[in-house]
Amino acid sequence: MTSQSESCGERCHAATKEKILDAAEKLFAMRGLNNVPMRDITQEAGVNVAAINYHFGSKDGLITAVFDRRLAPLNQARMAALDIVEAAAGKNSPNLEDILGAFIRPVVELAMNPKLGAITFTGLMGRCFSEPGERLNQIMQKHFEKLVGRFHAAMLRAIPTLSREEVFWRMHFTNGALHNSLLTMEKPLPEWLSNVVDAKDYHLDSESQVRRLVAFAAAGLRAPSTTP
Amino acid sequence: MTSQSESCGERCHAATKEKILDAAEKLFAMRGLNNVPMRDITQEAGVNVAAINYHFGSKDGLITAVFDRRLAPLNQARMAALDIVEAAAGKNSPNLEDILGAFIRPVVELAMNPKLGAITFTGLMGRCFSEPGERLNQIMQKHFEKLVGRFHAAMLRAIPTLSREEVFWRMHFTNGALHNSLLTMEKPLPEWLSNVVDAKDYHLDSESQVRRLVAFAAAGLRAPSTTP
DNA sequence: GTCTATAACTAGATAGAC
DNA sequence: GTCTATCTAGTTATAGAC
Repeated sequence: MTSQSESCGERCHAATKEKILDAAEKLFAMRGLNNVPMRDITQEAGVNVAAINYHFGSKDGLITAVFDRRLAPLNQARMAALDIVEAAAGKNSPNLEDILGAFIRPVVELAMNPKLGAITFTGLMGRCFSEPGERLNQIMQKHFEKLVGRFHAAMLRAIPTLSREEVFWRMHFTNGALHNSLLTMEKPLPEWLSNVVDAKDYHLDSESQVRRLVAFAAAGLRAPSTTP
Repeated sequence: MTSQSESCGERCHAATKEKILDAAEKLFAMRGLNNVPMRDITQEAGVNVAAINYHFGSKDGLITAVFDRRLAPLNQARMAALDIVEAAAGKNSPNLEDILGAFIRPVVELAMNPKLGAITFTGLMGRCFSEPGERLNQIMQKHFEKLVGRFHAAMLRAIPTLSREEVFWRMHFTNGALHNSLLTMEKPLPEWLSNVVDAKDYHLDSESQVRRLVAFAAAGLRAPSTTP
């Protein structure tokens, strides 16, 4: 089985970049960004060490590319989903649950979609908010500034009794709940949790997870104001 | 100003261990566990490189010691707080808010207490749930197994309409909200959030933060069941 | 575009004087 | 207990043949 005999005639070399991105995403998600030598990535991808520097300039360039590849379409999908629920609501504010669904569902579905080669995007996404460093800060700014602005405005309108900062903090809590889930849902049940939850309840299908998260966050967001 | 002239007569050397722990905690919290060379720690502590291996055996030993120093008293305080609210409730279940307060307040107060030299424990605590690796897994098991069991049981009793796994997931969401807050509250407001929240609202006193978190989590936990 | 070989550097750990 | 000097291994990045 030759490797370039599938569908591309002469130059199938673009596949190298994708193979590197896939391998890097998987390893970054499992082990964090700083515990993955480039050699492990190229070995996993079946390409040469020098290929990373050739295609991405540096390990930093690769990291940026890995996040960009997922975050750009993901956040477009979230904003498109918000467009839809806002259009459906006409002049009124959409339901809080619908807004939260637009925020949460695309992430969970992407994270759990093995077709995309992104089973492990769960860990990557969670890592985005937990690993330090200026590098990720810039990536976050590029991808999240507009998104956060739009969803903050939508939620503020949906719960007009809350102040701007209260909506901000509750969005922040929601995001923490979401990404803490992502970080752990790909891993096996830790043994020290086995007294509290069954293994069968630890890994859910994506729609159940979305339902749980939306119900929790909606109730939390609707809680009475604590700054009267 | 000689360094051993404060209160100890002849052998003041125990201070070295503490200085290393303080420096390591600070740097680990700021930059994560894997981005901190031992040389940076010893420089920050004003001691020699070899001191870490002498006192802790290895960098791994130091990491374990750093977490143990905070997690042991912290989780004892949380369980003691739970003891108190359970005793006050007598035969009845305590309020959900009181249970959540016992879970959340000791963390936030420790994280924000500069007296302990632990301003940066915020980041350390959040990192505990986000950095991968078997090392932290063992630390977590040691410190969290009993705690999670007790609080899970208390919450299950406080909201008897929910199933065990539903309580587990909502505890998980609550923990995500808590630790995502810890991870960010020590940092300056990222510029890409400045359109959404004022700097003055981004850093709260600990009691305001506890109040916000408890209100959010209590409402989320009380949401109607999603698995009927 | 891909590879081998290696440069240039940094990491954690240790030996042995003091 | 503390220090200097050093060892060994592992890292990113690059030079240059193919």
